[in-house]
Amino acid sequence: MAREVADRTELLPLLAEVFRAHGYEGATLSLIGEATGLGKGSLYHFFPGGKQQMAAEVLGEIDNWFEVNIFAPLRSSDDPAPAVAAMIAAVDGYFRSGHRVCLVGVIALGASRDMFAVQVHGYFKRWDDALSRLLARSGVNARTARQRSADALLTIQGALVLARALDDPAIFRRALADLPPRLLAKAG
Amino acid sequence: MAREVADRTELLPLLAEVFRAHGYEGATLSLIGEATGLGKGSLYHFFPGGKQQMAAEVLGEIDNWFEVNIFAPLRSSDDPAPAVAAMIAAVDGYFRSGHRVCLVGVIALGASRDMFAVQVHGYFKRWDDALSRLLARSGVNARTARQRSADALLTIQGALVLARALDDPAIFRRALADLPPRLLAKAG
DNA sequence: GTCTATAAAGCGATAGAC
DNA sequence: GTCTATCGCTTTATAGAC
Repeated sequence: MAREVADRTELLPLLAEVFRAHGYEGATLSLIGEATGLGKGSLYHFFPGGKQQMAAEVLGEIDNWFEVNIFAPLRSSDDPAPAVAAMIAAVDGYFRSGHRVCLVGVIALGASRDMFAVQVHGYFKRWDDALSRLLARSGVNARTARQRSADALLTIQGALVLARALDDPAIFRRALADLPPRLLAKAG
Repeated sequence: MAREVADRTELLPLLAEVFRAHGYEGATLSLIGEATGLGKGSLYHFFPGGKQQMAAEVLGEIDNWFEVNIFAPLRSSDDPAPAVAAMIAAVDGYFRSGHRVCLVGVIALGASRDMFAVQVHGYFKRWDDALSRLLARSGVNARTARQRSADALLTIQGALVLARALDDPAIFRRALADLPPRLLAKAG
């Protein structure tokens, strides 16, 4: 019950973990209050829009992290091998090697998808664009580049699902390790 | 509000769609009542254990469908190419070519995972066992067979997530089409 | 900025008439 | 077997003291 945070900068990551663990529907204000050490009064002071605003800002921060740490580096690179390796390393770090789940994926599967459709769509679309264009710049034809990019994104999401379902994070690491050769293959 | 069903045989598929669309937490008895045309009294007559029993029986029926239509055929085949093709066709049909989501995956990602951990684990484990052993029987070494099987399962789950996130079911069909060559490749 | 108290609605579940 | 009414609790959200 002790006060854990001073401002929303420290608040959003705590909210993110609650949404990740319980989904949008399952993340109650009581759980959020426990995780932050804040009462409802304080929470509504920071987020007058309530739970929906909390989730929207959490998604915004996640989007921003990926933009800076993953999408932008992919866009500014012309050498696919190190760029893909850096992406994989960043993804592995972000998802704690399979111990952490993807909130965007969780929301995409749930009933709150419609509420956050724009953010969910944008997250995957910009990732897909950045990755497929990098591959295209390296000489892969556009259609193959698109296909390989979608394969990478869906592999990451599916590995998180399967790792959690079987309670075996190693599945995630193995899936990530498989990606670079598939993305960088000569034929295709 | 009209009565839609006569017994639980017709009831479970309706419940399944509600759980698929809203997740365990989001599937309220009101929604279930609307979908089935039944009042709470009738629902508790069929399922004295309430919502948890409803979800458990839905998972049981899903498990049974996959056991009969996918796992058993994989186990009883010694020719991997047609067996894999049949599995892909069955999966495509079951998930309505990407328009339908996987309830087991939805639950695996949510907070109700712990409640249904045994069913969730068993579903993926028996699929993985049946598929990897088929590949092993065809001459692929055990380790590679395991890896390819996990790749297939995670690709299906990830494709469902990405197809829903981008609102593009074609992603699912393309991902399925990619699987047979990857499962049946000679090298490895 | 944080709290408690509370409103209004919805939740899962139960009781009992028919 | 189905219904309505209702219980007890939790939910999101608000009001107002400090």
